[in-house]
Amino acid sequence: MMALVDCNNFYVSCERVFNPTLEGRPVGVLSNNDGCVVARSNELKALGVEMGAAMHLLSPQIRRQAILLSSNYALYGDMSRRVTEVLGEFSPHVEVYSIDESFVGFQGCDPDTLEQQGRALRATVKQWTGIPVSVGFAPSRVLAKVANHAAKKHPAYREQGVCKLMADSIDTQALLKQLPVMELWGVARRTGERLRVMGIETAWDLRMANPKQIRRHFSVVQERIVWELRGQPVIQLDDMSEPKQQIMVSRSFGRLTGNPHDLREALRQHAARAGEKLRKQGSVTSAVMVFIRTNHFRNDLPQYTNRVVISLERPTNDSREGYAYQKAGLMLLDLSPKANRQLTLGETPQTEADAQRSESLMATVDKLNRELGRGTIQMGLPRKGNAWALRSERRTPRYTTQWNELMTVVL
DNA sequence: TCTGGGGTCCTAGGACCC
DNA sequence: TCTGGGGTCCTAGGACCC
Repeated sequence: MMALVDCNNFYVSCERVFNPTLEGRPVGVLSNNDGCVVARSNELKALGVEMGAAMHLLSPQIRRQAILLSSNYALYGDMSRRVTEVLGEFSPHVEVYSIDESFVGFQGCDPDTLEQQGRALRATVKQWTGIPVSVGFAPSRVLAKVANHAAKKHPAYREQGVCKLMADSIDTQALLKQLPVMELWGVARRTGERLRVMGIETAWDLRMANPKQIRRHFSVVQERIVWELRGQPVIQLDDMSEPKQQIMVSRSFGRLTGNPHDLREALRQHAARAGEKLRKQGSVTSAVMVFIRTNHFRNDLPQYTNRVVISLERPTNDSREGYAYQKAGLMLLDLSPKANRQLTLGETPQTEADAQRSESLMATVDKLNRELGRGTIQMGLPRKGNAWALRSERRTPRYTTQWNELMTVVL
């Protein structure tokens, strides 16, 4: 058996830990540039605000009632780390799945004791971090997701915040029969629509479907969901300690811009951040993709989007004008471990001394930025009032990672 | 004025091989 | 009328996740 532990309304809960007056009120956390609502308190959900709702399309009434905060990723990342630490007290097997969810192994535990352990886990996380979580136990990941969902929403479980689903219990059957297939982990709109055409509407219908037939019509991914619904764990999670295969850094701009200086500055900033991520996982890259695009929501403006892949021997700069760009980013492709780095044919080998200097310079830059805050050392200084700087007008202090911001709260 | 960012896996189809 | 068969590798794009 395993548990899926999911933090309730995570970003909002983080904000509430440090500002308890937010309890019981409709609170939302916004995406970058204060663009969309990406986390909602139950009270905000009750007002009918959907996940991903565009901020500027919210009714004046909602905006008056709700407290909408810019996202504070330094805070959420740090709180996430603390929650994960507590989970480690309950099991040696913790797989971090996302910033607010982890699978926790309970292999070999007496199933009759699980609910009790779940309640203890919940209470401990709440006491040590202030974050409320829900716990779903099941023999497979897909069922654990269903159990977790029930622990949050279902009248029979939400009081406790814990739900256990055995593969063949009556409870499991009842729950799956109520659950629209599209609410399953791994089934979204496209697949859901095609399943409905085949007469498969609930999670129970999918569980009873013929796995081989599902594979023929869809893919091995969907087939695995059928086995998982039957309680057979067949989905493996990627080992989070494995290095990433691609690294992307991209941001929408604070305002639209066609100024080549803006584009260059933004890309330089993104490249620096991507390099940091790359070095952190000990990889090197041999190809960089750079992309820019206009705002596709603006039907009134000419649209343009393009990307160029640059092989690193011959880096080029490509800048165009005449469009109002909304977003730029870059992706490091074709990553490999630093240790295996191969010389390409015709490449002039770097001398040992040069390699050494470059290595220690980058290590120093990373260290300073890590310890003194991002942006302490930058490659080239951005101009004032640039169009690409993020808008973030309602961010709370970074309570757990910046002393100076904590002081402003105390005073 | 104004609509997020960062990933993964799988499949289909083309290029190429013998 | 009629143009092999079987394989690998790579890439683009779809679908999905939070």
